[in-house]
Amino acid sequence: MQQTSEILRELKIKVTPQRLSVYLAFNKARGHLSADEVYRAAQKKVPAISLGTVYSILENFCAKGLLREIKIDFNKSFYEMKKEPHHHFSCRICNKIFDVHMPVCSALRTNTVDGHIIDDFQGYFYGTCAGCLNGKKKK
Amino acid sequence: MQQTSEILRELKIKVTPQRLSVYLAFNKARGHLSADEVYRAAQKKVPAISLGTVYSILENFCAKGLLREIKIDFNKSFYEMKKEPHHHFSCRICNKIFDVHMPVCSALRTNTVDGHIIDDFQGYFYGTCAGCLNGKKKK
DNA sequence: TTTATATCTAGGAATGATTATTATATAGAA
DNA sequence: TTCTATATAATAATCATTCCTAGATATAAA
Ligand SMILES: [Mn+2]
Ligand SMILES: [Mn+2]
Ligand SMILES: [Zn+2]
Ligand SMILES: [Zn+2]
Repeated sequence: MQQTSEILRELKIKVTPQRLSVYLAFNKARGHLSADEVYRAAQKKVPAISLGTVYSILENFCAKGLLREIKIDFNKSFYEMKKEPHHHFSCRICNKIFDVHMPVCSALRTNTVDGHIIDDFQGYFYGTCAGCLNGKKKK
Repeated sequence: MQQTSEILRELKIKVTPQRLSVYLAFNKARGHLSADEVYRAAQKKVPAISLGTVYSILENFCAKGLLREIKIDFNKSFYEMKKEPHHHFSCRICNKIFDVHMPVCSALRTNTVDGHIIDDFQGYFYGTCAGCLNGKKKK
């Protein structure tokens, strides 16, 4: 898509088919994707794309502020389109990740604490998700 | 130490020299230790201890509520003696981890959100620590 | 349009923290 | 002291992520 190229160019990101396919994967999924999930989605547009390239693109997009890395899962990273700051919830049963609809309290938006300068904050909740509470099967 | 054995027994943790050495490593260091740091500290008391055993003990201590796992660093876990809930700060320059002396706001202590049941919360800040701001050398 | 070049990519190897396996040792109960 | 469930040591396996490099290509300049 032409407009997607524009978005990347505005961020000084060199436009390549691989990068477009990664961007579109997030645009379509709208959730939290692992590197492997991005890889599989991108392959539909660019079959020859390599996983190493996906990692490289994810790193680049995060550096440019397009994506945000989430380390709530103890085994691997997830990525999402950067939007308003919000916390995340990880279900110990089904391992799904949810956005938490709770205002991020102002104290967390401070940019300094104990003399340290803060440039990012991540809030992670762990427990049992609503779906699993209702007896739904493990994914 | 006899009293350390008592603490473990009360938690139904079988007392072994390896477990005592791991417990004492945290008792002495009082900070946030990686598995490898625990391993090296424990070796001073039990030279033949294996890294696998350290991981096994860390998992056991966490399950019994003695330790808490911290995944603020993107590469490896850290562990600390469980105490009052608090946030953590990770310096992008020196990679040190600091406790954050800021009250954990009450909204974060809720035990349910969006229909999910919460049993744990982790708050991670990232940025530049006070020491690095003052021009101290990278560790 | 052609050219130049800085950057990107594919493929494969390497890394490193963590987990799994299994034979042996042992803490704690009887 | 004997018994047995559990812990340990040593080692191999896992697996997400990073590193490496030769060749490809997007973009800016000519
Ligand atoms: Mn999110
Ligand atoms: Mn702490
Ligand atoms: Zn769930
Ligand atoms: Zn620092």
